[in-house]
Amino acid sequence: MQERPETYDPTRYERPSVTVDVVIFTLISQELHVLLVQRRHWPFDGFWAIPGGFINMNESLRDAARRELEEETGVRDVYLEQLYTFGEVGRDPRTRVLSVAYIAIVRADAQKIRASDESLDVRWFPVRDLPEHIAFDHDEILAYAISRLRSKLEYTTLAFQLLPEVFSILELKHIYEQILGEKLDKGNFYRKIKESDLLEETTLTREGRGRPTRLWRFRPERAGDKQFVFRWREDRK
Amino acid sequence: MQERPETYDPTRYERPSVTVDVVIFTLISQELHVLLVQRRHWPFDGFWAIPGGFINMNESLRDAARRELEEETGVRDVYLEQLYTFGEVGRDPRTRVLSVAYIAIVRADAQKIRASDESLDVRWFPVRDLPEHIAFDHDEILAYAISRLRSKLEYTTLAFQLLPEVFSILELKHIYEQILGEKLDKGNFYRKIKESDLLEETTLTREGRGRPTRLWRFRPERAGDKQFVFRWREDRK
DNA sequence: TAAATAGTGTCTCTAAGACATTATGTG
DNA sequence: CACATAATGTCTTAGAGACACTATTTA
Repeated sequence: MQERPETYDPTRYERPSVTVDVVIFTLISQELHVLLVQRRHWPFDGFWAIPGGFINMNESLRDAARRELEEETGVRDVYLEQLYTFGEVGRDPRTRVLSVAYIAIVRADAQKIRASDESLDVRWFPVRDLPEHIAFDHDEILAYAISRLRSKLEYTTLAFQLLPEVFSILELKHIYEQILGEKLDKGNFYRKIKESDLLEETTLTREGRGRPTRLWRFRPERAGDKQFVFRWREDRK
Repeated sequence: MQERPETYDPTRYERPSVTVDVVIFTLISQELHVLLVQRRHWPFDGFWAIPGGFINMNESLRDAARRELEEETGVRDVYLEQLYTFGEVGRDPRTRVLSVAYIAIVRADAQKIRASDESLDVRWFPVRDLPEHIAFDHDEILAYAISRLRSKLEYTTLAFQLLPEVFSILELKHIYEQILGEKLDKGNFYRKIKESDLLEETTLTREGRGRPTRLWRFRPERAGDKQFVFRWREDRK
């Protein structure tokens, strides 16, 4: 690795530990949830924490996030996006630890979650009812992740990650409402989503109590480079 | 530091090195520039690079960014914002190095830049005419920083960082044009900025060849929590 | 036919963009 | 006065939001 060791001494600087932590969201019975693990060891044993762990030297940050998520919770094949790097000095009592935080979003029904032997339990928590005490500065990370998720929703196609292969337009609307935390107008939603040309109609329908619903498929390739797909901000202050 | 050393072994994991790198922007003769330093040592000796360096164990990331910027370039008292953390495995030939990148923005005339003994030179480069070969993956970091700066401009009051205490509305418009890389309509700009209520009129004027200009002062406290102050996107594709 | 849910139509109003016009200084 | 630059006014249009209406199923 070192081609000219005479000029560089890798031990000259003390190094911090680095973890990746993944805030993973899903929708369960129409409500936004995050996945937390209950720690088995010191520090913060017994506390709930964002899943994550130390990086290896031979993997990228994103790979590390993916690996830790799978190891600690069983969750796999997710969309991952870097959120922020937290590096205050006293945030971990063990030693100096930086945390590179990621956001992920999955369909809960497509995942089997399980605890690893590093943790006592793994559980989905509604974001409106998180545990009182959370390990490290993970409450701060969570708050930041939630606010980022909301704003991301407005100019990306993130919400589709939460939907199955085919879905109705009103289901999609429901997801927006849950994450944004506000009601949206049905007519305006239909208009916008149709204009966006992101959906492809299928021949399928689903029967319910009233008129059956047409089902649609998401066509990510049609999003192309056009940003700001959605901007549902009906008179928000 | 370790309260229960029996359960935690800090040497269990190998640790990466961590640097902070700061992409610092300014406007010089109406054009957007970034500050680069020319490296004195291996690796990439002689190449231009984003200023930065290894973090100390007892300082936060933001403090480290501030310190490195001052040490390497003499630039101080800047607005700093975290950009992204770069962590691909082979990005530094010495060893595994993560870079936590920051963006800063300053008025060039308020800064005295100077090289440290770690570097051969320090210089402002126009973003439209950067050096051909840049150290590490710093070209990627630069590209990302520029794109982030542009989008930030639309919903923050970042641009005011580049202005002196008092300034004219057309000067402000000019900054927007330079950073966004497009012409803006004068009338619409006046309308928007007046509506925003971010400026306070002074009694000052400045004489030029034509009608003298009124000068204004930025009132950051009026921005309050309202986001999306600007959205100058006159028919951009 | 009533209830339930899906889906469409349309009016209003704001704000963006284009562009014309007026204002106020200098030589 | 002509010229230069600053500042304001106004017309058009697209799109957001509100909300009323129609459609299609089951009980």
